[in-house]
Amino acid sequence: MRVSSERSPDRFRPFFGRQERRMSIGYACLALAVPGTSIKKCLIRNADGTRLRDLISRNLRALETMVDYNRESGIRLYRISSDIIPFASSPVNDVPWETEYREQLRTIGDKIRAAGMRVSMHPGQYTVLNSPNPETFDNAVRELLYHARFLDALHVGLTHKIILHVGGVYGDKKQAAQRFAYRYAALDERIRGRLVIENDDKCYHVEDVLSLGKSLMIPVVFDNLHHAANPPGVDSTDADWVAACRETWKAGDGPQKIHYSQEDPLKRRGAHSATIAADEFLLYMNGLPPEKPDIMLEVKDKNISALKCILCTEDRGIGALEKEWGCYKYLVLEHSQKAYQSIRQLLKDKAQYPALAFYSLVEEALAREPDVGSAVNAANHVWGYFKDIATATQKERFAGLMRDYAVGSVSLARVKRSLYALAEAYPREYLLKSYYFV
DNA sequence: TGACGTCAAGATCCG
DNA sequence: CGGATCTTGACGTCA
Repeated sequence: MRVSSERSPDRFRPFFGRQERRMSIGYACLALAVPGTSIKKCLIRNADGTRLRDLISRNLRALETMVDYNRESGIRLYRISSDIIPFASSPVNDVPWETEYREQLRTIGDKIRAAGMRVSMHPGQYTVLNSPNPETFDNAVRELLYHARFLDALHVGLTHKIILHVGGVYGDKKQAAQRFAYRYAALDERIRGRLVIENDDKCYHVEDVLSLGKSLMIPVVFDNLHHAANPPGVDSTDADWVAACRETWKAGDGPQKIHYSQEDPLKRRGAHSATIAADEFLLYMNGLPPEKPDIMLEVKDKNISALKCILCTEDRGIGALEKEWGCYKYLVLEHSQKAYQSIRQLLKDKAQYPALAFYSLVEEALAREPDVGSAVNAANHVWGYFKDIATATQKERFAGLMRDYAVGSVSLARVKRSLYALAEAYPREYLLKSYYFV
């Protein structure tokens, strides 16, 4: 099979069929351009039983919708948001959610297992197990227990992990690491069965984490961007560190996992990029040992990049690319009419699977600022869905918005919000799923 | 004391 | 009044 023409060097070539195992690529917490998947929360002062129950049932429905979407899209790795049960580890939440939502949790877990999906959870940077502050430590334990209870309530096995950073240094890294060690040893078995540790960008580099992982038998997640920001003194390649981390994953832990992200060139050092650049991703992947780990992407465009990376490493046929094109087309049109035409040409040959070429064209188009002409053209294409069914008021309103946009008195975002509202009012599934509105 | 990171909730402004 | 835009929250560490 061919991915792209001769202009694609070997090192960018995907590795279809070269793996012993089908690796999984996934995204964290929220699915973009998937209606009904937003996770809601509230301020702690408003968190009474009624409000919390409302949020929990909403959020579980959203989670189920995301799991459905993942299954339909063939995304087999997914991180569940810690906000799914708001204030779960705080005394303000006394809702017995495990029993009240037992059936729903069970159903979601069944779907996850049936789809062969692997889920994880990742308490934030404020869950600090090795803190010298007893209250912080206590909070961390309750937070970890909540995560373990949630995954237990889904009835998913111990390959579905909880990812944690080691914590703070407090002026003495050795002592702080020891405190992590004995506190880990005392944790509830429900937590220890799932806990894995990750290198961070400030305190504990991959060598520190590996040393803890080895002595405590905790699997280690390698994060490439944290590693770039906080490398150990030892000079070694990412591939070697990934291989070293792999040794910490025992049979019952499931396949090794890593976190992968790219730096946003326009932002502060260490900031996650808007999207994953496909060629750079393939270059990185091809540098890793042949047996690939599961890869959790940390990137702004979430599921969109996950699908991109999956389709660039797994031949799912031209139909999968055509489906993606359906989501991208108006967004591409907005940025570049030339790229729009090129991609249409590219996808005409149904015998090919030009995944990398497709995404390269998309990335190239999206990297350029849309000019007013292209943006107007794209908006009019979308308006085409409504121009015959809209009311007189809606027609007037849209025409007015377009006039105002053309003279610069209204933002493009405003125009798009208005079009999205129409897609909701006259339900147009196809448009509601479009990346045009992301 | 504020930066760090994250994103929606909540608050306020505007026409 | 509704929509747009600005600010806060919730967490802990460290400079």
